[in-house]
Amino acid sequence: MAKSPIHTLGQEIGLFLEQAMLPVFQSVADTNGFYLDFVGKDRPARKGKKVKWEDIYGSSHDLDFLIEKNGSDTNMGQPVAIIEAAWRRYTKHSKNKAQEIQAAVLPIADKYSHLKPFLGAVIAGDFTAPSLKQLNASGFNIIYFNYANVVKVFLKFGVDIYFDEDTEDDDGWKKLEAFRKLTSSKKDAVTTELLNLHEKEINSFTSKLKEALDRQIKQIFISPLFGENYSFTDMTNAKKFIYDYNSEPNNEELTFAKYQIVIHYTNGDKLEGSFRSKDRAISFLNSVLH
DNA sequence: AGCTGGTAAACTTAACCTTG
DNA sequence: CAAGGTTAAGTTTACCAGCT
Repeated sequence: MAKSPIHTLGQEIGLFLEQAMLPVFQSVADTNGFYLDFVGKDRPARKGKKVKWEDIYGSSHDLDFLIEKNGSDTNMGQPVAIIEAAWRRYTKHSKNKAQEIQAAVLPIADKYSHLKPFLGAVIAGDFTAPSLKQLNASGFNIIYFNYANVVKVFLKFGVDIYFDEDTEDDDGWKKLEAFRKLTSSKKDAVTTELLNLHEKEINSFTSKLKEALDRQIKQIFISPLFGENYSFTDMTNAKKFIYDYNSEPNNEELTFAKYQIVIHYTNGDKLEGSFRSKDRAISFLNSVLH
């Protein structure tokens, strides 16, 4: 495939939006006493420019924004918020991207489930409702800059970035050139305008982020469970056991099974775990941020 | 310092599937 | 059956690690 100006333009718009969001997340991290890491940042604590984290299956993924507790330029902290940014020009690619984000972020969140990290996605371009819903339903908070608004704001500052599948390369090169010629002060103006246009969305996103960063433990439930384990090889007998089981308290001597622990946070987050030994239960409680 | 191979992200293209 | 959404496969770019 020959070099496509439209392809490049899409990438650069994506990059621009990422940079537009940076100060927003930086100020939330700063005011709440957390450390923000992002792609491109020079940080001695890790190698290179990428924010690379390993997931629960041992695969690694590059992330866009990551907020850490106890992190610094020289020390890696604990991941408490993961935020991805993505641009897609056409709805037909949006489902795909939503799934990519899930596939990268959720397994990392699983690895750090004891921290219950905040999940966010800054989505821009054309996304279908099912794509957004899918992200939402799997725990992501979303900011969505739709294509029309992005085009509108750039146009207001003299650059027409509109393109589609019929845009000729000649035309595309001109658009790319015009986009690249934007002075940094004009870029700042575009950013401000775009953020204003989506002010409500951004405010509700950042306030949820703040709540998550500031959350306190509200209650810790511990249920020690007693009883035997029963095993079955077929469904019929398994169901029969439940029908026939006497759930009334009885005098039968019961052996200890496990601790069931549920932690409720002030922002509605919930953390659960079950542990067979005292040590495991205690180390779980130690690993939880409080 | 430059080469090479590997991994991942961003994006395009095209075929396939659903729906009105 | 046309339009639009979903899925699969392929290209380009960037970065990194190991080697020379």
